[in-house]
Amino acid sequence: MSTNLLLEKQLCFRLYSLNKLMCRLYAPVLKELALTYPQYLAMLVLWQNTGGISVKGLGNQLDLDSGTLSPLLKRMEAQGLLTRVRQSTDERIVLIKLTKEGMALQQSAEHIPGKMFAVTGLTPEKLLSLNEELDQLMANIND
Amino acid sequence: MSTNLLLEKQLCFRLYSLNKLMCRLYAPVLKELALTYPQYLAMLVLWQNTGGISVKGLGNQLDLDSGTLSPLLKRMEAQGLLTRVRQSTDERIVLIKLTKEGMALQQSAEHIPGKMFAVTGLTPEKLLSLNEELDQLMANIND
DNA sequence: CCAAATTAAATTGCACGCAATCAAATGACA
DNA sequence: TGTCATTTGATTGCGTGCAATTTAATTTGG
Repeated sequence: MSTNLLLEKQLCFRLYSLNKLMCRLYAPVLKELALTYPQYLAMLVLWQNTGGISVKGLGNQLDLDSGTLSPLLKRMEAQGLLTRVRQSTDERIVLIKLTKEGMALQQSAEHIPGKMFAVTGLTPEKLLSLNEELDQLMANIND
Repeated sequence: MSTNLLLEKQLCFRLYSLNKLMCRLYAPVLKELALTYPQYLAMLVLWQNTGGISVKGLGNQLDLDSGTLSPLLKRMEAQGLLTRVRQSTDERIVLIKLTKEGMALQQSAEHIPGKMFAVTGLTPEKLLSLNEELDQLMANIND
């Protein structure tokens, strides 16, 4: 009789469900930008790295490896959002750089954070404290 | 200059990262049971429904549709964990029922929640309050 | 009673995640 | 300098998620 093996008690299931819920919440908004959810997260990093960033560097920030990023970036390159160029100083490294179109897309995304925040029904303070709690949890696990 | 389009500010990215972190945390433990993470979640539901449950019912609890569940359940059936039988009273419904082996696996899973809780580094009270906050967030969004 | 709407599963197609492996380039060091 | 280890990215294979479509069974409304 294990009262601990109940779905409703699992923190992991809440994170699993909430993540999916977020994806579905973002999907229609991101569709207007022709972006998927992981592609949007990648764009957030790229908009902050106008000088370009390596696949490795991008993976470090997103916590993704090349097995995920290589095909994802190839699709985004095909859409004209970015370029992938081998560095001459170190041929192992592929530098990811946004195109004009990729840069321009940032303006179309400006409204997204505010819109999504509204849907959460949280106060700014509650959002901050929840973010901190989740950061703390992540830090605990990563020890 | 949009200070809101920063990866570090996004609640959605924390949920995305934490969910992946959880999956990777469970993976080695679940490997001993030859289960994937979603399969484990399905087993949690099935262990609580010894009389069987429809694909639809399972999907309601896990928030998954038949597009995901049909192949997942087929793989679990192939592993001998469960059976899939059409109901005679309503031929549209497929009843999922654990086999003896599927039921027996629960004993091998008993230790998992405790082990995972330890890794979170949370107090029991903190876990409860975090669960409640996440439930509240989910409820807010689903209005 | 019968046609139309609804419901339950399955199937198809596509995009992740990630483990495992591979190839190429660079770095370290005897 | 030459060999070995490390680093970077790509590729392969498999298991999800999910939208869209299909099929079969049941329910509903006239």
